[in-house]
Amino acid sequence: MPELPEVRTVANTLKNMILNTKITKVEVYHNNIIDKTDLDFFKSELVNQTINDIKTKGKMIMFILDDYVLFSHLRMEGKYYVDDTYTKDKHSHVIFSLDNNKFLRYHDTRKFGKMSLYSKKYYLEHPYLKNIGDEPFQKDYQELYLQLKDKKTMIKPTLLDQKFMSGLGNIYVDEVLFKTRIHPETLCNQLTRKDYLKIVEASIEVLNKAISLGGTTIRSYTSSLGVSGKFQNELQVHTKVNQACPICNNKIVKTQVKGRGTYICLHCQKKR
DNA sequence: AACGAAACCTGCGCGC
DNA sequence: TGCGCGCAGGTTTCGT
Repeated sequence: MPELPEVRTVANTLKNMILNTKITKVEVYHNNIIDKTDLDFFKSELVNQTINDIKTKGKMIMFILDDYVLFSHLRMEGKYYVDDTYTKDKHSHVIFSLDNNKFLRYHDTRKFGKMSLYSKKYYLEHPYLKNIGDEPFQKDYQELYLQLKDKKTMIKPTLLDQKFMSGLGNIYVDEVLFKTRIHPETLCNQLTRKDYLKIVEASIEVLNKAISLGGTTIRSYTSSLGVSGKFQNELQVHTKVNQACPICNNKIVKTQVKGRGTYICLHCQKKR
């Protein structure tokens, strides 16, 4: 499911519902969601911890507790629900009982999501966080240029690699590359300093707009907590195969770039 | 260093 | 109706 706008939406919704509540019990129904080495530690240490804040970086959610930080990555299908009664179905894998008599439930059809509990004091050192680059809002385009100017990888997969810049996923990267008129298979070392400026600026614009609309809801995916995004109405190319390009009216093409479905206007986004 | 492919999982829509 | 296939908003790992 989620890229940066959806993750922010989930975190903000959860903040409104469970901030300052204390965890009274934890049930784990599918161990692989939790970092293997963490399981016993995870179950025992979470009890009596209060959720003081919920932060995000890129696609990572961080529940800031008293002594720990609970990292949660939703990967493709992870969702949170807040229930009034203890509810479990076949895809509910972790349930936190809270002291306001509500239940925070992690639901994940494909079981790709991950959680990890880490000491609050050193949480910035957690590998989950250390390998995430700045979000576009903080990213210095000159730094991005210096990081990528000699790379011979294609720009789309490189932007999907969260270690350079975080938050873009398969939907928004297509939108950003369309907006900047860059073909997704362009090699990083063919792009100019100005291209990287445009990429950062377009990322900020696209993500901000999506955040303001509560993210994107397409296909079977419905955001957690009944939140349904509205950015799908703003998409220019992603999902628009065979439809007219909003700029030049040529047909938008769907192809594969390093294994990911990719939507391009071949007229607006020329190979170099 | 960088690529593809596979892995982790389940469900959906499609063509036959 | 049933089956097989391809596909899915992510990331890691493994082999070449």
